[in-house]
Amino acid sequence: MTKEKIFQAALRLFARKGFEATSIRDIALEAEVTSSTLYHYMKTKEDLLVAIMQEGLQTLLGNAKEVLAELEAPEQQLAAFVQLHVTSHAINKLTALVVDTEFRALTGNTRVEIARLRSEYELLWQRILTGGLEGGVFAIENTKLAVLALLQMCTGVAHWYSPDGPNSLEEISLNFSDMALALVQAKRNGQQLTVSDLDLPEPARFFTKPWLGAAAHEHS
Amino acid sequence: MTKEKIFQAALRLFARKGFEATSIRDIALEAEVTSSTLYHYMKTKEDLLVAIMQEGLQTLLGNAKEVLAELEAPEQQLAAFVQLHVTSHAINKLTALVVDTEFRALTGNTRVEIARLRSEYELLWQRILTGGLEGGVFAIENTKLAVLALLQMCTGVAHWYSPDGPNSLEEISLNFSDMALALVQAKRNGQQLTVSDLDLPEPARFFTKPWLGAAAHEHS
DNA sequence: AGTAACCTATCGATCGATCGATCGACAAAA
DNA sequence: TTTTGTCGATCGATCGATCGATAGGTTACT
Repeated sequence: MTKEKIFQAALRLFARKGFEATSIRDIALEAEVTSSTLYHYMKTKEDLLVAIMQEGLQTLLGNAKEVLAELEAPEQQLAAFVQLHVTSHAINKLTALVVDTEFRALTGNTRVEIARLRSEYELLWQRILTGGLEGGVFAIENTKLAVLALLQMCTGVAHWYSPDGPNSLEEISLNFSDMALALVQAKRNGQQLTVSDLDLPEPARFFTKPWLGAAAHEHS
Repeated sequence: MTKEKIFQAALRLFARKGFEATSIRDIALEAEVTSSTLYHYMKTKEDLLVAIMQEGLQTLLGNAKEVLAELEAPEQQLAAFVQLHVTSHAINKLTALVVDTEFRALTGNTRVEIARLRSEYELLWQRILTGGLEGGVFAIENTKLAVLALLQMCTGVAHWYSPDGPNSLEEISLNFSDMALALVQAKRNGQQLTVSDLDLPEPARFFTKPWLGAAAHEHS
């Protein structure tokens, strides 16, 4: 479908060059239509950006809520959240980059709405850390700062991940889970927990829904 | 001086709206000159960006090397690096944001050169982690991934720090050092190390040189 | 000292190119 | 016959950059 093709083209270009540096004609060329045709499927260029960001954030948020519904222990929730976040940001690298980089290009209501989605997601992490802290499983001085640190470190994966890199996505995902558990000093019986102690369900269980239906095509 | 005014104006606008979204006339207006006058002090708009990024990265790199020259223990080096990075990115928030966000706007040789500076800095972190791993002080599975995680989490400070926020910069800086030490599981005698165990010199000792000479004026 | 030659900083006017967006035309599909 | 999709032509606005002009300061020569 043409509409899908346009969104894919926009996604690729926004991720590579940025929203402002991408012209309508760039997108049209990449999607193999004329710039007039674009306007049959959208109202403004910003609409494309909004659609990409909304889809990405809403899917991530939905998947995150599923994780919380399935797992109860804070250390399990944290490890699963890290795996979900890291894997999502690697598989949907382009969308993740756009979500992460182009917020400032938004204006008006959509800007507020996207910000709300973002902070809703952040709040879920906050709750996990608070839960682990109250349960005596985690040891952190400041949950807000810890959330910011964890989110930032996991989001960063989208900036350097490559399927051709030295580490497989599974390795990266597990490794990041371990680092997160170490960062919050997750302990049981005084022993530092690692992800292998937690017998989590298969990670694939969590993020069946790819962002924008674009997962497979988001190479570079 | 007019030249300084122009660079400050460009810095503010690049950080707020991004390089591509900032026009020559925007900069001229902010600097209170005409757009013609800009070209008496620079060759192209990209030159402004390059100057900002070079200054920022080179200062950070220089300060980092001073830290390494003063401290020997990997756990001290790591804590000091975190403090330097976090504090630099908070104080020079605008420059840090530009460095962090606008790399893709660079073209040609400068792109390569900035990438070299960046990876040189990254290598210093890599060495610290390797040193701590060989000395048995740190326990991490993959130093490359740990470097990426640490750098990303510390760089993120520039995105949310505000001098009016709930936490002072010193609190943030110390807290992040503790989180970093926890992430790499820095231990002495089987006991998890915190920054207060390390009797580091005053943090101010490290980063006397502000980026772009702009520290005090970079409030939003 | 006087003045001619040069340099520095700034400006208004303007260049061609490109920007996001709109229009009416036209063909295929429903 | 209406709807859907696509196009070429084109809109006014803005883009980064250049031009020659001008005013004020500095240097060099007489």
